[in-house]
Amino acid sequence: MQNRTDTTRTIGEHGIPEPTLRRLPAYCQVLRRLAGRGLKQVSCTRIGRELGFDPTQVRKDLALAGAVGRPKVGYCTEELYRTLENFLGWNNVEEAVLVGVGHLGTALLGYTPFDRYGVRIVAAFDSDPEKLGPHAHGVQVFPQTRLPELLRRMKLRIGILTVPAEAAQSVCDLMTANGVIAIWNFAPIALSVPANVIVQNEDLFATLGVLSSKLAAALRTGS
Amino acid sequence: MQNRTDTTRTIGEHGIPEPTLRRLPAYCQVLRRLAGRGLKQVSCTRIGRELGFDPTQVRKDLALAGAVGRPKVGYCTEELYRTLENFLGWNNVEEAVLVGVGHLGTALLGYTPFDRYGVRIVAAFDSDPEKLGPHAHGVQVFPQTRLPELLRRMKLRIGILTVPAEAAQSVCDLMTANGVIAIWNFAPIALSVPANVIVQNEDLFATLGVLSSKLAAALRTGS
DNA sequence: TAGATTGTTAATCGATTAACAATC
DNA sequence: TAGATTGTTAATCGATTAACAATC
Repeated sequence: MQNRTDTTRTIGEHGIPEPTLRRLPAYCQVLRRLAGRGLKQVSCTRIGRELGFDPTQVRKDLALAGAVGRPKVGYCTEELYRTLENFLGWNNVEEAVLVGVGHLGTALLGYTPFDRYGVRIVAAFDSDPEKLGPHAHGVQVFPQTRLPELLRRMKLRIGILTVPAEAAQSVCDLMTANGVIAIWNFAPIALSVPANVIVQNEDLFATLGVLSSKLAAALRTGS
Repeated sequence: MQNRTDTTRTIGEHGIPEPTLRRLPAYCQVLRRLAGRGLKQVSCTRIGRELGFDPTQVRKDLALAGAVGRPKVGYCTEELYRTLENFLGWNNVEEAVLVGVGHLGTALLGYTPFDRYGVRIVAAFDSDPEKLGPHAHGVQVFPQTRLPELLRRMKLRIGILTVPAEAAQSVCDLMTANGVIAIWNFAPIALSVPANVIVQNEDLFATLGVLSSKLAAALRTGS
């Protein structure tokens, strides 16, 4: 576990360390790029160089995801890509709802290439009547009261939470009570969920925090 | 170091572990929320409960950021918030450029509350003539050829890189050659930069990777 | 064959967690 | 005073890195 709560020890526990899981998407992107350039075979050294990772780490990560290579030759680029994509579940797109059409929610709704990453947002919800109606890319924003009904009817299993921290737990409860089993949570708060529900917290400003604290430190000492 | 390259060992090395730096923004958000509710004093236990962190970890993180509390009493909420904000450099807003107005760049441009996090995007650049002109929130999109000139004139020190991986290194070089000393890189590629430049790589889909791989695993075994 | 690479086990490193004295 | 909390040192845990045999 990287940080935040993980009430989710039971399910999804294939024993693979979370840092590894977090690196897999980067490998996918590199592989897609290299495959596009016509590279048939690829080594861990090469992948590592592209991303600045240690080659041994790359090899271990790939092994954990079930990839098999051949000594001296490396991995078949295409096959490796498909193995990872399949492992991530990105080969078939899951439909998702987004709740909370504020700044962040709007940004996410505007970001179309999600379906490359296994997710398609098919409906959005907000408690503010001003926000209702058709939104970017044809996604409709519904009143939040209709959330349970639509979740059930469309059998949606992924929920994206972009509401303020105060509202997060209650919306989360509504989601899990109506069939959602995976929540991508952007609220800076620990959600409590039933044991079989997967919660991933997104620390949107974590990286920005590192960048700006380093910059602040550099400015203090340096110039 | 969490992952990716870090050619930046020299500067910004105040010895504070990166995981700690990544958690500071979450503390800020919680503190703002609690202060808003009128809470004058706050303990590590309380902060930890909100975020699902271990109290000892919270205490250690706060100490590293220079916060001082009082036994039995805890920390003064307001003071603690200001200490962290100051440590992160979020009390004075740095102006920044964004290069690459694609899906992601657009989403970031549309996200106004950045100035709360120490950054204000004041200009954007793209190599595609179609993208030029006024953009969301009054930010102008300039042709990429004007990047060096504007960087120098406005003395900008933060660059946000949202171009495709292939273009990332050359744009990065252009930035560092014209005064940028901190780069927030969204391209899945290792940038090489002069020793005094800070690079932070954002793995936008890392969390989504964890979520979907866990979901895929759950669906395989479960239902 | 020689060199490069995989796969895997062992060693190192660092972060998290536990323990506990000091304090209000 | 008793209980809660900070601050800090020690123990644990886990991830990264190094080493090396096996392989093509």
